[in-house]
Amino acid sequence: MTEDMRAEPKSAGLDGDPIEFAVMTEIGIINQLAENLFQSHLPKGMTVAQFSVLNHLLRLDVEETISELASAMQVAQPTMSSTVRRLEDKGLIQLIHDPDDRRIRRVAVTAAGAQLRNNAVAALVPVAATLRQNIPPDIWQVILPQLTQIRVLLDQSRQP
Amino acid sequence: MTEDMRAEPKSAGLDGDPIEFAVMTEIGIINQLAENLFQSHLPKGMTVAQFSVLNHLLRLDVEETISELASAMQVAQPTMSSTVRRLEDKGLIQLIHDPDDRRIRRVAVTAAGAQLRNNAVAALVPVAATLRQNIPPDIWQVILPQLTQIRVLLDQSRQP
DNA sequence: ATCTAATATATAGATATCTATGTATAAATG
DNA sequence: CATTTATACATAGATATCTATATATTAGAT
Repeated sequence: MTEDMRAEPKSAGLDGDPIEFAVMTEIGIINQLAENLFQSHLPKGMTVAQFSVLNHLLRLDVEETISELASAMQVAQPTMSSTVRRLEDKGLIQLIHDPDDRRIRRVAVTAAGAQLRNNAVAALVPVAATLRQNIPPDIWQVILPQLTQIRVLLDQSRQP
Repeated sequence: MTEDMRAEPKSAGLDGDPIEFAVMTEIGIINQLAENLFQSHLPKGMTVAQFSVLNHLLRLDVEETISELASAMQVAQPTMSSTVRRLEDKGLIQLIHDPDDRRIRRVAVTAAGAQLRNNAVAALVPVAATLRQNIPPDIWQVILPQLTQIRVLLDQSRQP
């Protein structure tokens, strides 16, 4: 399954395509490999999407609505509704009705959710270490603002 | 839906996390935005995954097995089986049995598939142009080999 | 030659994702 | 105040993705 180092995929396998496509193809493959790698180090049943929600809320120490979470993660609202429901089913978050606006439910991480996230972060530390050791540190520093620039551009060219 | 320029997501919103995680988060968001953007310019019913298969086979002018395609796209074999089946349902590819090994079926693009792919490429050209115009060209040249380096590392640290 | 191991693909079940649409509530407008 | 518009969320239906497993076929090993 890893023995397919044939002729082309040396640079994402899109030699004849515009370089922008090649970058996007490479990003797509990295995203898949990284998600699989991260997932394999997360607790049983916990997905990257679910972990990201817990991590976001706990890191910023906030409670947010489903729509706010969807915007923060750049996913559609029904996608976040689904992820939040699964977290709720496991008792990792609670949905708190807003007393002033009954349309709104805010996502609050439970103690169980906080503990599980902390365990997950600890399990991911060696993964980050491996990445850090095998890629020159400058690369990470240089590539992040470039990616941010591309992300902002893509975000702007969305149709609202 | 785009008006969420609050405090944090200036650099993928992972300030407290290792920079490797921040890069991966940014890549995840770019991947989603790019897939949505590309998809919105593809013919009705055609997905990025399906287009990628057609494009791969036609660009290299080859026929490949499902497993070979899965390796090339870095997805699991059942994933590729599913994508190939949908392309077959639309008459865009044909599955050709190998006369010497009856386990194998090779994916061959039909004339309809080739035409549809060419139309899709044409529709994507202005998308690439927009990206090229809004990001300094050096960035694309610089970022691609860096991404490749990361992708190769991630590919190596897969558990087979 | 038979029995076992490896390979190619398919099937099942789960989550994430999208678009399109429905429902309830709140705000704005006349 | 009644009607309309906007907002927050849920539901439905579709594709992509994974892991785990089953089936069929080929290759290898006694």
